[in-house]
Amino acid sequence: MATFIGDYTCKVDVKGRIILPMAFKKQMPADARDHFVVRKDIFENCLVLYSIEDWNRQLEKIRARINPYNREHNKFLRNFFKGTAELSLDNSNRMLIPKKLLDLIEAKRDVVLAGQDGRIEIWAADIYEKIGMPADEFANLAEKLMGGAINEIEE
Amino acid sequence: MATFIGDYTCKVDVKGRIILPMAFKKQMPADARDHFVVRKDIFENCLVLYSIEDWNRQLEKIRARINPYNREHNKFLRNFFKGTAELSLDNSNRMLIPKKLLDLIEAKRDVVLAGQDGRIEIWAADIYEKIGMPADEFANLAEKLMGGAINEIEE
DNA sequence: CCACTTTCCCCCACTTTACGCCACTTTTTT
DNA sequence: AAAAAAGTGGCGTAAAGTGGGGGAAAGTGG
Repeated sequence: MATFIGDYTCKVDVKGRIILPMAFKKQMPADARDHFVVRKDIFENCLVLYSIEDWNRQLEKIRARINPYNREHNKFLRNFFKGTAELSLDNSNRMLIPKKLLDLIEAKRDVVLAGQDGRIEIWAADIYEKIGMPADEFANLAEKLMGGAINEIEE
Repeated sequence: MATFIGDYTCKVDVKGRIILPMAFKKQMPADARDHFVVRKDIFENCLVLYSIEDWNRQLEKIRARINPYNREHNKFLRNFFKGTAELSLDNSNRMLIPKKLLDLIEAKRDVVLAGQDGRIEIWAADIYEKIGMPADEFANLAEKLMGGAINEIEE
């Protein structure tokens, strides 16, 4: 499984294509470097780009917990898939992002592709500059989620 | 099994035919690309298009839980099969949707074919634009169904 | 049951649109 | 300075859309 590290400012061209930074491509296994799924993030005003591997992993998790014959689960599934798109890199290493997804995150020209473990977030560049938490708030959250004695973590 | 990703606006022609977007066809195994079952969705005002593979899988699930000699089960079965139709793609990659199913979902000219895991939903385009949950409501539902600490998920 | 009529569906041809390919330029990295 | 990466833009074809014709299927009546 890929791990994406780093954030990169990129341009959206007039046809809605973005070049995938080579650094990200190099962080992927050789046989799975040009196939992605993109969708709107659940919590934030950005897109999430999944490698097809990670997408399939997310899908397995969802299939394990979601029953389409349950009304509420059905609704979750529909909203999860709404506005997804499957992407491939072209020979110039670009991917064509559906205009309606770019519009959803108010991206016009400059975007940031931000690695986040197994996925890449795509932000309008101006919005990305504003998103950080205050340092002390993040420190508290980090301790809450990851703090505790080392044995607790490895259990 | 196919996984359908992406949503596409398509036209219904005067004979009730819809072109299956090539992206969906490419998401299917080569030997099962032109055979579908369509029926009205259980919960929402849309149609569901099953690949024949996925239809058979749903049928197995149903056979495992539904006993036609039980009156209530019998009623479920009759309603589940009511208004189903088997479809094939023609040489122009179109499928003929029964007019009464198009009428059921108030589809006239513009429809959306929305991939959702193993199935494709067909919506009147104007209705599809209105179905999304507000972002925070969907975030809450996602957290409710898929959230929790990491150990809960992996259990 | 069969012949005839009507309807509808599949095939095919043509047009329009959009997307992938490719070449070239500029910028960044080595 | 050279190589690699990012950016730009035009062309050709795949895909989507449109529409008509002929024959298969459905319907009707004797």
